[in-house]
Amino acid sequence: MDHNKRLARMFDTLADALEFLDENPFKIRAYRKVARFLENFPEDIEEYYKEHGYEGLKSLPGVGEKIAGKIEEYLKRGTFKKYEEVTSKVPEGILKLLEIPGIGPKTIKHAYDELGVKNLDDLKRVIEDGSLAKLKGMGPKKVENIKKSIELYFKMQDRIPLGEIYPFVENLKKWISSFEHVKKVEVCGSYRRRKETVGDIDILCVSIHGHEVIDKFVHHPDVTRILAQGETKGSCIFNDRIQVDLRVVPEESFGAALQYFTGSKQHNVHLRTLAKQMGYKISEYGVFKEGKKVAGEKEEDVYGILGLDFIPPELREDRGEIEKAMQHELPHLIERKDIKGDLHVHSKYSDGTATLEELAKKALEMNYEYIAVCDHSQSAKYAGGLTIEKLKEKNREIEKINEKYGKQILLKGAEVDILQDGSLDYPDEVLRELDFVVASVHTWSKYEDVTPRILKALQNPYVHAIGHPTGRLIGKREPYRVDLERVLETARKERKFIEINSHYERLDLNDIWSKRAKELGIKLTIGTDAHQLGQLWMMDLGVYVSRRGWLEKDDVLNTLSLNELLKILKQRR
DNA sequence: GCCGTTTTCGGCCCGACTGTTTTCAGTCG
Repeated sequence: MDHNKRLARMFDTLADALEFLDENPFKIRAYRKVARFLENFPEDIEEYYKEHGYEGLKSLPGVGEKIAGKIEEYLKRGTFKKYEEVTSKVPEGILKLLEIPGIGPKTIKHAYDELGVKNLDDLKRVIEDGSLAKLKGMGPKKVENIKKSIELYFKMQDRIPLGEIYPFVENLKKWISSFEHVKKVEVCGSYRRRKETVGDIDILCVSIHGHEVIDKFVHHPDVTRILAQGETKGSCIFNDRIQVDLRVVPEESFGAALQYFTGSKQHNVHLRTLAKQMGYKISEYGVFKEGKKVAGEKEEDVYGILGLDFIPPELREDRGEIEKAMQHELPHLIERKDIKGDLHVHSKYSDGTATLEELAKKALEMNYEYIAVCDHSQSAKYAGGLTIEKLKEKNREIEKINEKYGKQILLKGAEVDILQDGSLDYPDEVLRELDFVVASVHTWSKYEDVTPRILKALQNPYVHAIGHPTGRLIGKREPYRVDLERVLETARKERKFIEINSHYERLDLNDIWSKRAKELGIKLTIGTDAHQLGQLWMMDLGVYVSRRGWLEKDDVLNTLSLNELLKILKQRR
């Protein structure tokens, strides 16, 4: 874990502990705010501190004298006094309990003071022996809910990758749209913002028969637990796995509700604060001035009335989008229809399942101008990597297919391994014959810093791009050790491209680093890393990452037509 | 603890649902 993440965790834990100790909630919020900021900060905080010092820290949003001091102290001695002081006052097990949604600090404090509950086992014990239910303000139902919250927490610990939940959500949306009394349906929340993982699903619909709609919703056959059921909101767990909330609103406030429930939370807090300064009040029912409703039916108007341009959902993370919308300087985000082809697809030659012929056909079906078939190289034994002979055979087949279709629909490519010493898995004279070369690290040891390997690969004249630059698998595998800032710096100098691998488990680069790459003037490629025809749709996910990374059409290589692409690929050698 | 074309002090987003409280506290998003 890097410094930014570790510090963010520490501030979060500090906030949890202070909540338990019943401290000033605004102070707690200040710590949470800086934790969120650190998570999203693309620079290494240590590097930043070395360059800009204490004053630099203080200039960061949400960082004042005290927090700057704490960060400085952490960088010098690996921890800070306030953190040690406060967390030592709270039993270890309590901090764990605070992480469970559905049980808040007040309840835990109560159980701690009255029953001596210090950890999960204690809590389970007082639930079973009935002593928790006897406390003031508690009752059988509350205790039952706490019990279920604990069970659920361990079942649903992980957020679900967006690409994994996509089909389920789209089907659910269709089902709700089919209800008799439902007019509009839109999925909100992190799903609409296309975050790489979703924790739960928020759906919004228009109806004047809230009770019936919610009742039907919570009785979906896949619902395994109902958390709440009212006139305007229903909340349930599907398949013991994912929480889905459905909210019913009247048509005249649909836009305001859509804005509100899309989030993110930080974006909305920022927006509401701004509105308040201008004399407006925003709620999920509309925008109000002096008690009179002035907007609400259309989402655009919520922004418009404050003088802001419409902010696409993918940008709503409070990373400067509100300021840009105010200055009418939002980027014109890339769209799915701008994509002219896929630059990272595997075929049957290595570990994919599709034949070249099938890929060519599918490309035409998808209105692509090209697909770069990038199979693994010879060292990648586990993935059926191609020997030089086999690669040449494959290249000949591609030529034949292209001839048959009368256009260069398939590009000769390779995903060439970056070996232990940073050399490549094919000699230059082989790479030279290829239209598109993406170089990737596939094997590394836990403690190895792979940065030198990647920097060396970037210096090879025949490499076009670096594939899945961090090697992470969402929720499954941490990234390898790599200094991305140096990788990007070198890529810029060598005029190379960096891949946004849009396989649903990878999304690598992620949104934050894609934005950073753009700032450095680097073009990105989007490749699905599809191993089957049925995975080529994941291009959608790559476009979502790009949009979240503020990318415009010109920032992405595969928005170019075939001729433009081939020209630039040759130039960059 | 942060922050300021209203403010260096006094604010800090707003509302729904649940359960046990007969008027509201806790939790969530």
